[in-house]
Amino acid sequence: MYQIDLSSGKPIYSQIIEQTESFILSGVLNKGEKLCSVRSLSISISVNPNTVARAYNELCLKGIIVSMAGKGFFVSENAKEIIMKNSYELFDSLRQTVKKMKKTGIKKEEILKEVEKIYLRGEEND
Amino acid sequence: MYQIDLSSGKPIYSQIIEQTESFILSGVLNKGEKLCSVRSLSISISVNPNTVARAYNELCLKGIIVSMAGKGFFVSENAKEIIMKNSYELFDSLRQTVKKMKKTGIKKEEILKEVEKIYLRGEEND
DNA sequence: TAACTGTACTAATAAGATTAGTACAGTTAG
DNA sequence: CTAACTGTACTAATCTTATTAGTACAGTTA
Repeated sequence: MYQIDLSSGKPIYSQIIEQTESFILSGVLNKGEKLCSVRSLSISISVNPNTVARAYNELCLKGIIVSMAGKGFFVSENAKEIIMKNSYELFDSLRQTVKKMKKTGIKKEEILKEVEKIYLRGEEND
Repeated sequence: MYQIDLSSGKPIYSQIIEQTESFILSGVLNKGEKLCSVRSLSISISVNPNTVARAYNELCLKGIIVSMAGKGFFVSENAKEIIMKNSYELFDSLRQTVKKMKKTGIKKEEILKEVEKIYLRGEEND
């Protein structure tokens, strides 16, 4: 199922995230279905459990999967929608910009204020 | 003049950039005026010449200072405008990205969290 | 020519991100 | 209750990248 490419340059945990999302979008994994357990996946791709856990936790934070104590992780109800909304590029672009701003000495508060402002007002043209 | 704080966590070269820009904005350094030479500044703040050179080169690339062969670096004609514009462009890029994220339904809190994360890294005191 | 200017190049070091080792605590199911 | 599972906490090793230093060089000025 999962296919990790060590020589790709991409960190393993993010490969897991990407592939999981792709499985969900393509219907290999459907809402409510259980994911491989942290340990079983870690064994099957020869990696430390924490590496898988890191990937699952990020997916969990986004709301794409949910944790059921003692049973494992399951695809959430609106996983597909969340994945489509959370497009990687946007967050990446955000990070790049914010990093630059930090480097330039812009205070965190200035950025937070700007974000708040945008979310306050209704639709607007760019 | 220049005041480097080794324990600030911020790299020396970017402290030099920030302070130079601040000197220009506040009128301590005016258009056409000569900056400290790479070597003299490197000595006065006890740092390698290349560290100062790196800062000056970045400022040069932005067009904030200009190099005159054999004479040194000088504050450019429109240094102030460039400094202000640069920060304008960063904020603009931020706004564009955040607007898109809002449009795709990403929650404000997710963005704030992401910004916080970036500002957490390597910042004990500030 | 002597005293300056910035720069090239490599190596050392520091900082950060990623992964592993290992042990733990909770839940489930027989 | 126990055995077999689940995820997680914590620290350390590792790998990668960013930053700074050492040093020598080439050009310009006066």
